[in-house]
Amino acid sequence: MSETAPTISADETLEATTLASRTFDSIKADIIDGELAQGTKIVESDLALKYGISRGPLREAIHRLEQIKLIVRIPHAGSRVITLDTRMMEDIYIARESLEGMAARLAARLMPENEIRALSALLDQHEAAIGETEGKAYFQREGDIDFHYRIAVASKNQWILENLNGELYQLIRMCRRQSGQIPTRAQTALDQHRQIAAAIARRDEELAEILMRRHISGAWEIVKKILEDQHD
Amino acid sequence: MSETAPTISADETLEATTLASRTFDSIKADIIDGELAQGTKIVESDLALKYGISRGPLREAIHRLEQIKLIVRIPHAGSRVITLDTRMMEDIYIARESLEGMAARLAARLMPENEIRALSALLDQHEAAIGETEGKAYFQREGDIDFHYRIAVASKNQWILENLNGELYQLIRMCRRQSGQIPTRAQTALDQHRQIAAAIARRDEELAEILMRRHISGAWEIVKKILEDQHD
DNA sequence: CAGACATGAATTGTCAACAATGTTAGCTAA
DNA sequence: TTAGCTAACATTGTTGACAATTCATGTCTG
Repeated sequence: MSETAPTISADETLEATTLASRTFDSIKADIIDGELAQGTKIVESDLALKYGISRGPLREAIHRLEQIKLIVRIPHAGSRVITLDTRMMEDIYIARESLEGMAARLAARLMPENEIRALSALLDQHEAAIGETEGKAYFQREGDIDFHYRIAVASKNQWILENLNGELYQLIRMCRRQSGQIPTRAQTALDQHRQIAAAIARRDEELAEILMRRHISGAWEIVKKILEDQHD
Repeated sequence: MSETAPTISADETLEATTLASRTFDSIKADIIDGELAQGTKIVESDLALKYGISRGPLREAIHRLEQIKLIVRIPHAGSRVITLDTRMMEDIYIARESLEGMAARLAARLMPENEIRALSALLDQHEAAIGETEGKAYFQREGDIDFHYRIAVASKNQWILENLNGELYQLIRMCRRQSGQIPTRAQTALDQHRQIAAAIARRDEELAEILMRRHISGAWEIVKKILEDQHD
């Protein structure tokens, strides 16, 4: 088992050295977990009390959340937790498709051989995990994240990496949460991951990009369908 | 002359209602114009004095600049103006290539006929401007921005639009500034713009994306060459 | 009864003082 | 002379009070 990858992180500064930073992480988690429901009005003094800090650092946390687009803010009027409608979710998935497609292309060009082997090993693990009981759904999701994370890293493009692991990653998590998750897709996703990994191993940039884009737009189609069913 | 497009803006809130917001705009401009040189150490109290405000709002402005990646900040240690090396610039251009390629694809799918005609008219203007004296270089740059801006808008993708006009746009401006600008590319760029517009008019998504990506990666190649010559 | 205006309460924006942290220069000792 | 420690300084992080703005309520007028 290759325990190289630190699961996710990159901005989940565990040992956050500043109050604002810690609070930012807390609120972010609360929003993504649905603790703070979408559309909730945010009152600075209330939240400051709740998190046991003063308004200064809390304000900084809110501003950062605004930049990550988890919160919308209107000057002098206050801020609310974002509300994800279908339209917004489509925008996010399309942006991710574009960026992660490019990441796959770059990975095919730049990923070192040993990392490619590690990627392949990771997929073997997933294969095994799927064989076992369905209860491993949680692990599978972690695995999916791991796969995409490694490719983003392999792109060696700082801007793309930061955006995928920062803003877009959080939003995608909210999208998934809202659609209640997809269990049946495990095998399909793994197959697609395999094909992408193969294209990268073959150094076929064009194919790696195309396959990644299909993979993500396919994921969106499913999420979209679930959402449509919910609303009928 | 179609005066529909407000040149740039989108986040250049002219009538910024808050001190922090205005200061944010000011500092941003100062950094891009080179008023605050790259790598400059930023001392909160000094800047607060310089801009005639207290540290509170200034701090907010700095945080926002950090999110836009115009400033790097180390907790408890202070912040500096970003320093763009070739590597970082390449990352930025590649990200832009990816996102704006996707925007062109979406524009080919979604742009209304009348906007397509307006786009064509805009290019006619540029044609005329190029015929005149070279002094119109400034206008040409504005025109280039206009063209790309309209396509980003036509993508109707909020996430892509915000990123292109926010973070990426500022950084690209700094890159261009650093390389001292390219005068000879005017006609080439216009030709490419024409081809892209034609692909969009034909609703050829695939081609629109490919041409836009070539257009941007071509721009990067030139900037890159200039930078390499500078350092030898 | 409807709509506009004024008033006050609630909330955000700004400020200046205080606490905590990082940095640097000078001193001591090996 | 230099490595390591110490203490003073500079700078950032945090706080609570104050000012400005918005929003809601209720009253008054047509």
